[in-house]
Amino acid sequence: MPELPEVEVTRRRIEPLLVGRRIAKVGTTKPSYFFLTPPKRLARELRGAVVRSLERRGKYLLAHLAGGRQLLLHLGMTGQLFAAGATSVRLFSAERRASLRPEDQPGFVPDRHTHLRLEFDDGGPAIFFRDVRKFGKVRLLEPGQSDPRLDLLGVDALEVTGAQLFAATRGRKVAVKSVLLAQDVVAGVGNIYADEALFLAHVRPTRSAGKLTRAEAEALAKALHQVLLRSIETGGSSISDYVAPDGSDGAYQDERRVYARAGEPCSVCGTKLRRTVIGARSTVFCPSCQR
DNA sequence: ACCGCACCCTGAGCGC
DNA sequence: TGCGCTCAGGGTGCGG
Repeated sequence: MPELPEVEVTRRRIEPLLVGRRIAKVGTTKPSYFFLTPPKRLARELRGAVVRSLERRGKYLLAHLAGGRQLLLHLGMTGQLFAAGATSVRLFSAERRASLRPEDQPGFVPDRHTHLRLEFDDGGPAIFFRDVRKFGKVRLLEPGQSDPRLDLLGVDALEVTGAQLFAATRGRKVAVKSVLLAQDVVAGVGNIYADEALFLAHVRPTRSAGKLTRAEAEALAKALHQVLLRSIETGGSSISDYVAPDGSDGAYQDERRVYARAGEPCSVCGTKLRRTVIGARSTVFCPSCQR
């Protein structure tokens, strides 16, 4: 589940592998929910394109192409963006993993989940976009064209202030966690980092957003920055599918305090962590530390 | 305006 | 070596 840190780590590591190279050939799978721009058109239009820079907005990646066009990417739930030569068992199905011997270090071979393959005229490593569940997205934007998904994004979670969180939550009855997940107030936070930040800020995820105090809003902004920056430092969280562009795992999952730890003792007070569901998302909190 | 929920998708894990 | 079921969840869209 790539969230801001995983997307940012991907951006930092794949940008140097992408910028300045001319796309010579594009491979795609067949039309699906994944392709906001139909795959045939995408392949045709990307041929000859050169990427100038790679930007992150919330959980979106935006590749700026020479000439002003932009390629919009979202990794969804299970998206993996990586370079040829990457090796990781996360790039294979369980079935394929089971047939591998421990000493095997198989290179990646595009499979039916590899929806985008970019080859370059320099003959160097290709770039792949693989996404098993197809919740990811790819769209080509013409010069000056905007996308409603980007236009609706709130303040980037690394920049958000307590004052902004406080103002945006006034009059809102929904659970504070729902506000964090919605992307229109704060962009980039998903299920893992919402739970982690709320834990650090001592705020119970179910709390009505409008009841946050100024101090709690400040604490929450600070906790978001702390959790997200630390995760970026450690390479993101590799819990199920996420791998960096070289195939390596992140390490933040080892520092998780609450996410997917229901039933375990709280790392601060020892109370058994409790699970609930908010907006159809599994949610874990410490009933003692978070009020 | 706001809120809750169904839906898009596939694979892992589990009970029988 | 099966089969059916549930769960996982980012983002969108719809009905109340």
